[in-house]
Amino acid sequence: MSNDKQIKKYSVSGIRDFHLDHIFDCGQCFRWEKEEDGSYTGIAFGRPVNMSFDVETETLTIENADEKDFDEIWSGYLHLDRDYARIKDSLAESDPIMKDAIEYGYGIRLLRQDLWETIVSFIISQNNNIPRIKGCIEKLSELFGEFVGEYRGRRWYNIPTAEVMSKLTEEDLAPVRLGYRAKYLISVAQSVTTKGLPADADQVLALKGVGPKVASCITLFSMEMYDSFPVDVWMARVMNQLYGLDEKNRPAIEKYAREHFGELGGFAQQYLFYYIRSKS
DNA sequence: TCGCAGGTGGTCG
DNA sequence: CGACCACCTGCG
Repeated sequence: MSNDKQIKKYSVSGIRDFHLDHIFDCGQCFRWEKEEDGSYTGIAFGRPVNMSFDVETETLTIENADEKDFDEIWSGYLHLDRDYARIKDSLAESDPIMKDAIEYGYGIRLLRQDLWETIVSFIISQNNNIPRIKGCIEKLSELFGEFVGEYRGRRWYNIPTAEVMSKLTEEDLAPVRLGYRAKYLISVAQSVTTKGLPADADQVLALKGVGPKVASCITLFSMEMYDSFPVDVWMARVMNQLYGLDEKNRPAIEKYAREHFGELGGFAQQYLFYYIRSKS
């Protein structure tokens, strides 16, 4: 006797320019974990799922999702409606460095993530390391987020809403171990509750605890501003090593990105980031 | 022990 | 303005 309910799944074939490792390990998201079989389990938009990809048949299978979920959530989340072959051709043309980076992370997709979740995640990410960022996000969700169900033997929670977080105190958040970022989150939650979510880049940058780097991540990962080019320590390093730019001069790096990558800057950033992170 | 990790805000000069 | 520098926390 098994009490397992039949878990739904949905598959789509013919997906090119796609690789789960590239997507989930290029620094854009924090709620996905790799399984021993190479698949990834995680949550987005309140849905915990498992994604696997068969390279031979170019088939993506999403467990715990049906066709409706795929059309309404996952296709957009995985940016499957965008032609990445064209993006890559355009970036690689006349840039041999970018050509190498793209060959390395050929399956990257810029996830279209939830705006509030992205704001929270990247405020937590500042001056922090990835394991701890992930831990903070999970703890925050467990303690204050909505329970959305059990899946694969785990209880899953959403990131708490702005309304819930706006009423928390730093003391409430102490168990999450956010450090000095806790007061930023409370401030931002209060701002969002009273004034609504930011609608443009300037409003994002005006949030407490959001500087140029975090703002660029937010506009790139959740506001579809694909010319955003977040410059963190890794990007500064790679732009120095590969393009000979001054590592200390962030504005010069941003200027170079605008001039050379233009409206595709965000994609370029992801290819370069994955390239340098994987090689170091 | 102490520097560091996918930065930012505050304070000087 | 541009250049520091403190800052929560946990790990090596």
